[in-house]
Amino acid sequence: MHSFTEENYLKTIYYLAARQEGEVTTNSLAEMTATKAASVSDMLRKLAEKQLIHYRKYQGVRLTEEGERLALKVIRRHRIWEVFLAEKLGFGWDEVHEMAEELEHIRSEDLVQKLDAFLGYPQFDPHGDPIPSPAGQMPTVEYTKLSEVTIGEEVQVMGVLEHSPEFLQHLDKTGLNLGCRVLVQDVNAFDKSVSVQINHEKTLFVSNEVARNLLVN
Amino acid sequence: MHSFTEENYLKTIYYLAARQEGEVTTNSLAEMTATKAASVSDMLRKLAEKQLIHYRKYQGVRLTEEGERLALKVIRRHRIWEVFLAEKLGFGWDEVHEMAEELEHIRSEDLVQKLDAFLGYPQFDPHGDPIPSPAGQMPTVEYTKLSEVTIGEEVQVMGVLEHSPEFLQHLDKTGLNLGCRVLVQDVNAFDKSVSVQINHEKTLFVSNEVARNLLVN
DNA sequence: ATAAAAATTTAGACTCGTCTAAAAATTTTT
DNA sequence: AAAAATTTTTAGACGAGTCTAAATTTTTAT
Ligand SMILES: [Mn+2]
Ligand SMILES: [Mn+2]
Ligand SMILES: [Mn+2]
Ligand SMILES: [Mn+2]
Repeated sequence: MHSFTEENYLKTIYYLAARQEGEVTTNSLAEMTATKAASVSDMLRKLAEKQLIHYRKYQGVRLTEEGERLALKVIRRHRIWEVFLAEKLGFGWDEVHEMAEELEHIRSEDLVQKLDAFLGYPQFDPHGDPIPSPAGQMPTVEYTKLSEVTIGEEVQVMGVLEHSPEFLQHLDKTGLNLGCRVLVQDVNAFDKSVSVQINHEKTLFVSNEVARNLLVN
Repeated sequence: MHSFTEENYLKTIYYLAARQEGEVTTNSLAEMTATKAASVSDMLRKLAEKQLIHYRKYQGVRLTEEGERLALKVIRRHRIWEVFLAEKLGFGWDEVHEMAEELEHIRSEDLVQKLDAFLGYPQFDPHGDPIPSPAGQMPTVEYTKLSEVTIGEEVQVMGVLEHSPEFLQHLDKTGLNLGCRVLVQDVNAFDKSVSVQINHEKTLFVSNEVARNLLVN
C-alpha cells in the first residue's frame, strides 16, 4: 500500500508533467506541495526505489507506467468524489476540491466503483475535468481558452484552468457557469479583455486574466 | 485540530467506558487499538495534556466533557457514513464498517451536515446503533438481548452487539435481518440455545452465542 | 505481611515526513 | 572558460506514533 503523502506526490508529478514539456523539477514540486526542496529530494529517492518514478539526480523526474497508473487512480477518485459532493450533496464547485483532497485517499476499489455507478458514470467533474477510466486512461479533450476565440464565434463554457475558490466564485457572480453559451463580440486591442454575450442575453466584459482560464468549445 | 490517531483513541475510550463500570484500563485500550500498552501509555499522557481525558497514572482513564464531545462527533460521522454506504451505495452491513473507519476522519462540519440531510436525518446506522445528535448527545435506547427473552414472547430484531463481518454474514445467511420478527418458542436447558420462529414463517435454532449478540426490542 | 504475579510506565530506538543549514552539481552570466 | 547564481542533494535534527526491554507500581496469593 502507499501512503497519503506518496499518493499526493504522484498526483502532483502527473499534473506538473501534463503542463510542461520534459521532466518535472524538484523546486516546482516543492512549491506545489507546499514543502521544501530538501523534503522533495528525500521523497523522490523513496519513490524511485519503489519504481514509481524515473529519477536521475539533478535531472528531474518522470512517472513510470506504474506511477502514472497510481496517479490516475487518485485523480479518478478525486474527481468522482467532487461529482458526488456537487451533484448529490449540493456543494458549490468552489467548495468541493478541499474535501475531495481528503476523500481521494480512502482506500477501497469497491467504494469508488459503487460511487461511480451511483452517480451514473459521470464523464466530467464539476470543473469540467475529464474523469480517468477505471482502467487508468485519461480521456483526451481538446478545449480552447476563451482568450483564443475570434470575434463573432459562439462557444460553450466547458471547463476552467484555474480552480481557486476565488476564481470560481467570481464566475458564479458573473454568471459564467459550465455549459453556458458565450458569443465573442469584441476584443479590446489594449488589454485583450473580451466583450461577450451570455446565453443570448446579457452582455459583459471579461478580463484577459479570466478569459485565459476559461476553457470553451 | 486532532489527529486520526487521537480521534481513534477517544472513540475507543468511549466504547470501553460504555461497556464497563469505572475507568478504562491501559491494557484494554492496547487490545482494542491493536497496539502495545507502552504506546497507549504514551498517548494517554498526550491526551491528558490536551485535557481530553482524566488520567491518574496506574489508575486508568476517563473522558473529559470535551473528550466525550469529540468522541461522539467521530462516532456520529462513522455511523452516518455507514448509512450512506448501505442505503445509497448498496453495501452490505458486513462491509460498511471498515470504510467508515476511514471516512469518519474526514474533517468538515459541513460535509457531515449535508450528508445527514441527504440521507433524511437517519436515527440508526445499519447495525441498529443510534446516531449521536449534531450537538453531541448519544440517544438512549433500551434493547434486550435475544438470550434474555422468555418463551412465548415475540420481539423484533433491533441491532447487534457483535459487529464482525463473520457474525453479520451468518445472520444474513439465516435470515435474521434488522427489523425481522422473532417468536421465542423454546430455550434449550442445556446449552441455552433458542428455538425461534422468524416472521411467522420458518423456524430455526439460534445458539446462545448468537442470541447474546442480537438486540431485540 | 511478604512474595509473586500482573499491569503500567519509562527508556531508548525506529520509521515517516518534515525542516534548516551546508555541500555539491548545474546553469547562467560575464 | 571562469565566476556567479541557481538548483538540487546531503547531513543532521525533530515530532508523531509505534516498538521492545527494563523499571516501577498495583494487585493477588501465600
Ligand atoms: Mn479538485
Ligand atoms: Mn475538479
Ligand atoms: Mn462501524
Ligand atoms: Mn455501525
